[in-house]
Amino acid sequence: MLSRLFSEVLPDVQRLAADWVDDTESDGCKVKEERENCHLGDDDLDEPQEGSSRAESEMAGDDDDDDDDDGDEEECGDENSGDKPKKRGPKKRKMTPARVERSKMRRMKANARERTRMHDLNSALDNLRKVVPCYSKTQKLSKIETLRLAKNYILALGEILRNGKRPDVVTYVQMLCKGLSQPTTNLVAGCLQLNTRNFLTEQCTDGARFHMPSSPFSVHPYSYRCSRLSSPHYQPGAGALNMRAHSYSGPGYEAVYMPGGTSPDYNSPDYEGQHSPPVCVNGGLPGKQQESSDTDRSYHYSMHYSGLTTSRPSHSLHFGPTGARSGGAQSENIPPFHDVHLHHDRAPPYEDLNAFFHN
DNA sequence: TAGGCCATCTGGTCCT
DNA sequence: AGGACCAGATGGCCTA
Repeated sequence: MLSRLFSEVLPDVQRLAADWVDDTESDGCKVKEERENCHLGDDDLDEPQEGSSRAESEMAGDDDDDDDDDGDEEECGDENSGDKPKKRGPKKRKMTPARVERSKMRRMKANARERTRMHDLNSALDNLRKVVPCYSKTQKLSKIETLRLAKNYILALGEILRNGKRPDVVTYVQMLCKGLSQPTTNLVAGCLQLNTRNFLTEQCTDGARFHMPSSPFSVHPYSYRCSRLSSPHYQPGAGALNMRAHSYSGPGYEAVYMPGGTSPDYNSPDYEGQHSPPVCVNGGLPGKQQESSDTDRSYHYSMHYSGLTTSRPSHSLHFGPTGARSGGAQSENIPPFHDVHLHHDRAPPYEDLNAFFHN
């Protein structure tokens, strides 16, 4: 990307430099030209009195060359013609062709800077996405949702530190999902093995208490739709049934994971958040989402459940109506998270927190 | 087709 | 003067 930026900016810079040379050279000429053109002043002296229309037309940059030359020497014309009071305030400078060109170059440079700035901003946002509780490389949270989730995450962690005790996951997810859109809420809830309906409406009335995984990852036992998460029409989490239905209805679903599994060097300038690929339990992403790399896929299918390595768990595992595995029935019966291993070889920065939940 | 999200351009403002 | 930052406008892409 940098090379692309350079290739974009460099010609502009080169042109600007050339233009600057031209300007400095032509400035000398301008003095001469202006002196030569000052005699036009008699005709032009009255024009500024007509108000700002002249300035506007000047800004439009469609002046003839003779006007440009005259206007460029505004001070010359104004002060030399002297006796008539001119309009006050900042004087609009006429746009000579050189000035127009310079202005264009400035604009192009500013555009390039702005692009770079926005790219940096997006890069930082990507890094943020990697450290908030839910991360998918193939289906990113929108910018606004990322910021909201990050804010909630910080507040939730602060709350945990302040209280010195672990909250139940329902409370935790509630904190995380405050103000988030429904799709993002579903995503976070899915990350935490939580039935969204319970979480949103029943407040865990069945008394179920979920525990944060001791594993750095909380792997969604069912796959999760990964179409446009923020789509207003997307409502996969109207309940576990809905999520389950999605998980079996075709391609385009993926699991998401709690960040973790790495122990990055935060002091390293190279640290870009989690480098761990997303945990996707399917590889069949529609459209360009299918272009996930082989590296990604190697993670997609790598889950260990109590010693059982399951490939495409959404197909090989069966869940009950509440999202719990059939046979195991309720979500409490989901295998202990410490039995869930992912093929990540780095310890998470959150392991202390997770251990905290596990204790 | 509507709506959401995004990248980019652009002009304005503030600061150095 | 120039750079950083910001917000509005615009058009493209994608999904339902």
